[in-house]
Amino acid sequence: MTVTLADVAARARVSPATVSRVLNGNYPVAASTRERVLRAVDDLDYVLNGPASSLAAATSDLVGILVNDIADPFFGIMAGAAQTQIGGPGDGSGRAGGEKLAVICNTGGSPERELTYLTLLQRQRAAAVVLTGGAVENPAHQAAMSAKLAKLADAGTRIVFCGRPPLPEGDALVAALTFDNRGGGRRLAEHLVSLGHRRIGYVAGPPERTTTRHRLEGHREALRAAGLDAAPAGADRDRSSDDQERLTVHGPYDRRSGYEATLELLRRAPDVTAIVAANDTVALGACAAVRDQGMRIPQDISVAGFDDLPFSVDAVPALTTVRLPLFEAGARAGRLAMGKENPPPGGIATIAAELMIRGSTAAPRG
Amino acid sequence: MTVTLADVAARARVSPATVSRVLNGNYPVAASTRERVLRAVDDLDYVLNGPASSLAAATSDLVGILVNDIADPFFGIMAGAAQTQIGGPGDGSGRAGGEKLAVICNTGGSPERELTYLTLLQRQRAAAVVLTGGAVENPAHQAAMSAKLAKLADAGTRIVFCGRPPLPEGDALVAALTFDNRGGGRRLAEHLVSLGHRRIGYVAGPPERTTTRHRLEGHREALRAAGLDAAPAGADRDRSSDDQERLTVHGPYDRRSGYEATLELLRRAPDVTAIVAANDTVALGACAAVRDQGMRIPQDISVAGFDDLPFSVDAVPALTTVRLPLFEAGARAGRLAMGKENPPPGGIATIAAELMIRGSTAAPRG
DNA sequence: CTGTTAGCGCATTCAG
DNA sequence: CTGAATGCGCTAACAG
Repeated sequence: MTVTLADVAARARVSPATVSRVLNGNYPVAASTRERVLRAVDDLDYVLNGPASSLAAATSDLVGILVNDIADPFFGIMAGAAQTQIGGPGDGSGRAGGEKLAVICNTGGSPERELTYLTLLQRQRAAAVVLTGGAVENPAHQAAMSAKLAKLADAGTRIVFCGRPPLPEGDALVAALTFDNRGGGRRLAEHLVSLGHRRIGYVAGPPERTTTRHRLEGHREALRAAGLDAAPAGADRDRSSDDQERLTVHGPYDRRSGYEATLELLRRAPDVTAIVAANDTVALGACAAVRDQGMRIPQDISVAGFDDLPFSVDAVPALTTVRLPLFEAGARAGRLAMGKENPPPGGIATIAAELMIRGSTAAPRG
Repeated sequence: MTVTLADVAARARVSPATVSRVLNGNYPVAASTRERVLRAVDDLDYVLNGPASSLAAATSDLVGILVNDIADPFFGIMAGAAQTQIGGPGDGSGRAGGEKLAVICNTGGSPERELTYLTLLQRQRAAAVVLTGGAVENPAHQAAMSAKLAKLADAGTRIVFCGRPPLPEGDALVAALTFDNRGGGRRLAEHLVSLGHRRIGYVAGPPERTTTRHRLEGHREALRAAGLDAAPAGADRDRSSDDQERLTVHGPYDRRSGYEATLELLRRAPDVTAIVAANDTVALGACAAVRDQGMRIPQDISVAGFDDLPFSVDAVPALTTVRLPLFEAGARAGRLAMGKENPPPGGIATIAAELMIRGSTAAPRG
């Protein structure tokens, strides 16, 4: 029923080994034989048996790209970019030559599913794995991840991080591209401070994510530098950080959370003049909440996001945010995974985050 | 170096066959032996060799989900939803039991890459393939797709369409879930007509896509029903359809295209009072162009989209659009691919599209 | 440059 | 319920 390499060999009047050689192309074969073999392949409509091939070669052409939430363009853009570098251009025949199969795996942000996917990819003897986006900072999970990644690396799988800080004991990986979330958060806060804002609300992401923590740390760093973490005169240091806590609400990275967290924030601290959101999607929800409370952006309250997703420039007013070069980073991660590009010195590269000042932020009233 | 089934068998003091049986769980094994085997698996940190397993069983646990553009939430939402039904919940240990590996493949809308991915999945002896979104209506490509899908189906791969019309000769597939794009387009146009619009511009998607065609057909159907395809008095029928052509600009499904096509439309027909976009992303670009021309939405010109992506409700004014239940459709496609749900009668189900009237459309001026 | 020879690790007969 | 034997389809040494 199903045609095998041996069938092709028979028809081309060569040995199976020769067919294998022309198919894999990494071995000298006479042009005329190659020609004959390829014709036989086409005649018979032969398709390589991947599992058999992987078994014999002890490696597969699968490359996994793990994302936290594929419905979020933040991940979609990075993953799509990575695939462009991995999938190969195709030869237009749909015949599929030495292409890798770049596949996206959606963990939904769940640590268990992240590990499960890694195990599944390990099973398949994946050629490489790209992990994108923030990591969960749970010690047990981090340990499990380190162990799993070490095992993958042992088995020859290339590991690349994209938009994720390297693990503490993570020397198994080829390279880590990390975004300067802290610096971006800092510059965004500095921008608001320089406009004259003194009470700034922060709608943060889930507490255990590195992305959340780094952005928030940058934010607070800037406030501290501006002397804004000081509580009202006479209060002690604890009060001061309590105050910052009161100005921060955590939630998932989605629009709805941005909406609800903003309402909560406005209830807790009606005197805030600006709201910084964990990312652009959350910022959109924040904008909606602000408007539903009858306030105008930016006249009554400024709002800012993070990431600079494509829709952010089209918000009204256009969203002030921090641009992350998601496509470029994803593409680079893809190239690193393929070994097409040399890892950065030390294996770690920090990718700059650029402040984009637009209409949604302005000086506070009065 | 790498631990195999035989190693586990040795440690558990059973035969390899028995280990295989407990791992696959589809065969009676004594509880005590099972216990022993599982412990050995954990002790040795054994991970099944996927290729070997697939080779022997002649089927793999790979499920492919093809999308046109993963950076677009339209696809991200469907693909993510499908994965939730396929990936299995995981057992929390990251050990990975009988889970399928649901993977997303990004074709970038290219017919060649679509075929290449199918070939790659065919190589892997994928258990199922889900094809999402509009298809390219090129006869050669359609024929190639039919042939390829037939071969996949022959090899036991389940084929499911999601948001894509069945192929002409496509009886290889398990099921097709198709969106009522035509009906949605019709109702949207009817809505505008009922508001009093007579000159409606249309920013369409790429010409060869089924989605583009169906939405546009619905749109024109409604106009025709309202007698609006008639050219100005005295003109003949040809002039009439020429006029509709003049009110239509094609382009890719992205924001930038929406922006540029709208400028072009406004140049061609400055008297349009409403613009319908191929989808919400395009609509966002259209809105930006309209504003940059100094016009207000909806006072000076109405704008509408399609899909009702999450950000659409947050546009200002909120976008009138047609809602497609992307998550539900994706999830259902996932279940069909897994054989967890029975196919609809005839294998084809049409999914309703709901008109969402919001602030971006209103009666024309005067 | 090409053919021959062995497995790769597992699922599945078939016996017991 | 369990073990022994066979082969899935291909690649990778080795020889020529």
